[in-house]
Amino acid sequence: MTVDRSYFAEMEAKIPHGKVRTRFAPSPTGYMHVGNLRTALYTWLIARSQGGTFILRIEDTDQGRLVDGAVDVIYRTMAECGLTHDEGPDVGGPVAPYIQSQRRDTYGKYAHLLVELGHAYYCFCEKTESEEDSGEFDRAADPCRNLTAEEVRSRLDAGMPYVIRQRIPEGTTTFHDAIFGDITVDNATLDDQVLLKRDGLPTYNFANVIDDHLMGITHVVRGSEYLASAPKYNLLYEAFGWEVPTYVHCSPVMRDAQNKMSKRHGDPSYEDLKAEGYLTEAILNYVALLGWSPKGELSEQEIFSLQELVKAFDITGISKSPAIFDRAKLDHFNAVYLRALSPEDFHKVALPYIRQAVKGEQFDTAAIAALLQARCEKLTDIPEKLDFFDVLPEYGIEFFTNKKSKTNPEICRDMLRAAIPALEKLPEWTDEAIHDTLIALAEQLGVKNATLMWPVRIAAAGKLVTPGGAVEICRILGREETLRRLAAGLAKLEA
RNA sequence: GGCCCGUUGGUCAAGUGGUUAAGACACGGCCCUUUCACGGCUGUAACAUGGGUUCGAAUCCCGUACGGGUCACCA
Repeated sequence: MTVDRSYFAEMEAKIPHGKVRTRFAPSPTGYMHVGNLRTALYTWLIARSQGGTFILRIEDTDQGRLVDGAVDVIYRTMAECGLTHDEGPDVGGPVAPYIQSQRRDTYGKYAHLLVELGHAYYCFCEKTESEEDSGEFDRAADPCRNLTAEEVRSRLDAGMPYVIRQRIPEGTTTFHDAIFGDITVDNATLDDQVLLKRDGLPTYNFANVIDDHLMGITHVVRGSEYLASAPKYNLLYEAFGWEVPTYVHCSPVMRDAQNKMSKRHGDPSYEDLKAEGYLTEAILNYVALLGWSPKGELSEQEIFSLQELVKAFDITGISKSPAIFDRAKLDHFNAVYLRALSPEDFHKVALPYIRQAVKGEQFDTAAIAALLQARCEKLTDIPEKLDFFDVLPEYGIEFFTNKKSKTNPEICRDMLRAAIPALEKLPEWTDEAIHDTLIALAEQLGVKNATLMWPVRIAAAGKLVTPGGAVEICRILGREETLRRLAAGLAKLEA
């Protein structure tokens, strides 16, 4: 079982040194969790902010969980978010392959090397079914831990199936995390974890250590659920005589105080948020601030482009405690990004949503978009706001009563009687013309603007709340349709 | 249960021994106004808890409570 040492020398020779190298290593599940997206962002940011290299690695060792097209979802999401990678399955790189299922033999070789080095051992025990649930790992209980070389050889020769376990030494282990600081644990609390499974495939933990080392990863960014296994990682690096990377353990993104965000609970993934009308930039910006905050004079800034994040990002700004995902705040970020769009760009992203409600070709969608831009937080808010364009909704006469505008049905009747002929006479149907005419009419009638505008808007839209005022609504509706609706409103009031 | 980690307003958070304890979201009020928004102003609201250390603790130490993570031949 001795492995030719030149293999390892070759592998070592390929490892790039001298620059920051980080990796995002998702398993292809078919969608991007918000927590994963944040991990990817932070990982990317660490590399980019230090002029380093960002690598994409696919962890597909769990064959049972493979999902068709799942890897494409990862590529697409990363590209959409602007989280470009320098090395990966699709672009190659100096330490290829970047897909774990294509690196199988490597793990086996390193596992056997570790046995030779005395830091791992063959274990021929049956699969442990129900573990004894109490306390510390009883190393003495494993009869294979201290087998003699001859005993091992004879069992191997007999073709007995085996796993390779890490041999945890006595003492304590201290590791450093960039966020949590130094953490020391008693090795007695660490188990002789399996490195190479009976089927010859590596366990997740082992594959990670091997890949991260062989790919020259300098910063290992991952969820804090891996904090507990970090000491075993350290022991592994030390056993091989490798430099330990900087660990960056990030606390989870929560759905509430006690539960992590999860697909199972129906929490949205990145794709779901997109479908709900959120902009990629807004999602990224919000997620960046969920668990990280800028230092110094930037500490009050909240709106960051990806490029600004690259400049501002600093590992020490990552917080230790979990953060609850707050939809209301995401909505706010999205609204800010929506408003920051140029009118043309907003029209473009809003159009599909406008068209969900407004089928009429005669309506000016750019004008509608202009009204909407300051009035929606999510694109999906749009259709509901426009449901009165194609057909006038049914509405009751009580809509004509409004205290602040000083209106009631009788006043509104008088207002419409005056407004209709004035609008009929208009030489051109523009915002300015409609506005000036109505304002002048209000003055002439001796009423406040609102008193005249209220019934016009209600009759034109049939809704209490509309995107835009009477002038804009009428203008977009067109003269003919506006007059038809005002007449209908007047008829209601005269009945 | 053992071990590890965490705890500043409802939420995200600044803060690293001396501050009137920032800011943002949400919420309330006011202004603007042609409804609703936008924008502007403003208000309510926090250092989990008990002991230390110190002239002085949100900041340092210990305990307690609560929450999370982890204890697989899953990742």
